[in-house]
Amino acid sequence: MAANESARTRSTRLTDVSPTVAVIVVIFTVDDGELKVLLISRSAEPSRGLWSLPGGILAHDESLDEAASHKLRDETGVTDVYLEQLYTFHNLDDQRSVAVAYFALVDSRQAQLAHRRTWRPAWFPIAGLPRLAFDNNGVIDYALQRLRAKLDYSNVAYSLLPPYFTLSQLQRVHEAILFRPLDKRNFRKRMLSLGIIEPTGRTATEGAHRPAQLYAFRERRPVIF
Amino acid sequence: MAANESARTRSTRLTDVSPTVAVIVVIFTVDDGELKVLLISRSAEPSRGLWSLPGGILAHDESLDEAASHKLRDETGVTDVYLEQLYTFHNLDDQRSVAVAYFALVDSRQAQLAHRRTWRPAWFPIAGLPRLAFDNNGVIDYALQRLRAKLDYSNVAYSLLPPYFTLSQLQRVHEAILFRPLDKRNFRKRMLSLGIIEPTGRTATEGAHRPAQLYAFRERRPVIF
DNA sequence: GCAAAAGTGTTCTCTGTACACCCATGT
DNA sequence: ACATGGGTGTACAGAGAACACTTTTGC
Repeated sequence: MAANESARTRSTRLTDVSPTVAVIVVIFTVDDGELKVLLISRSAEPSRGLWSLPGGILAHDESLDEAASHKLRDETGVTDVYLEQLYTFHNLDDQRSVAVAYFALVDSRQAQLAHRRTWRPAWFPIAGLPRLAFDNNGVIDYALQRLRAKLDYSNVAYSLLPPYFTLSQLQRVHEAILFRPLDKRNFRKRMLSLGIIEPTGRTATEGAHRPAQLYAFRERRPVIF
Repeated sequence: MAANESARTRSTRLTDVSPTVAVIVVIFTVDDGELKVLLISRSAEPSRGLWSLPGGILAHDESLDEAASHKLRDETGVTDVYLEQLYTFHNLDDQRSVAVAYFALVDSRQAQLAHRRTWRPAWFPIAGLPRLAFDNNGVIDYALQRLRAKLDYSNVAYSLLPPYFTLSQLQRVHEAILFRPLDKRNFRKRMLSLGIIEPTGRTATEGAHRPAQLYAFRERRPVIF
């Protein structure tokens, strides 16, 4: 789409250097009943020392989706998770840059956070985030809003859970994302009537109480309903 | 967000020229009971002679929103209309480029299409578009999907109508966007119960039939409900 | 008086929500 | 036996969808 007709309208001088294109990723997980986001401590200026979302310059041999996917793998080791483009921001860092934001959902049990010499990435509970570099707090808010909307009419939660899970686990994931308790009976009724999960016949014993049925998502890829 | 931490992970050689950043705009209107989109005939390669969405390279002194807004004004003369970022595409033109797509809603009665030496932009009914340059057909489909979703839980239609309008006009706009007839009584009940429009007390006589009440949107800016 | 669009209510179905008790297990 | 989380049904309210006739005007 580059030169879509307007080279004429708006002369493109060579001195008009193209802005830098960066890709940043809001990586969510639900761990210990809490919604958390992955942050890294900035080792470079600007905003050295502050926490920020992981991201990087778009390399010349990768697409936007690939760049987001690579960044996600670099930080958490996971692939094949829910990853969706969120929004494209401008001048987040007061430089000449365009930042394409993505959001991803990972099962914290599967994630192996990168080791780094100075700092490693770390999970931060969404409630009570520190002040972040650039406008990253705004980006996270926006991602959360989108996640909550999707939760209601898609199966995105598959990406936050292991292949087999109990309905209580699924409910805790929803509650952590929505920041409010849900009614057990209504929740189960809804999930089952949507037809996105199915009982596996297996059960899991996990304490001094009745074992739970294990369920699985019918599709471990995005489905909208 | 440019250098968000990854300058280390992925070395940024100077030979890694940044991709071009373009902005393209899907401009919708409802005219003559039909949903239409604004297309221009490409005067430049690639795809010279094909119809495509209006767009252009991001200038160094404008933000993404500004670029979209400028492009919209250049083609239609209108400002202060509904304009929302849609999605950022990659390699739409098989060049090294990133295209940030927007969609806009304009009242065709207000739009003054640009005059150009070779071709002028023109409105095309959504149903039965020609094959467009790049993947522009896909971009328009995506924009339409988003527009339909918004129509149901926002007041975006304000941007497709004059300040005073009848409920029948509003209904025709909805029907043109949704491609299906709506029930008059249910439509009116819903619009009024949402509280986004209000009667003005004025009426409009428009033919050999009973005059219609004129309504106005309470807010002529985006409101979600 | 006739053609044309404006305007107006009721019924039914479905979905979301509120709400409380018994069950199976480990200790 | 008791503590713990697993599992289940019903009643009510609100929203969306179907559906037909009267009103006001210009000609």
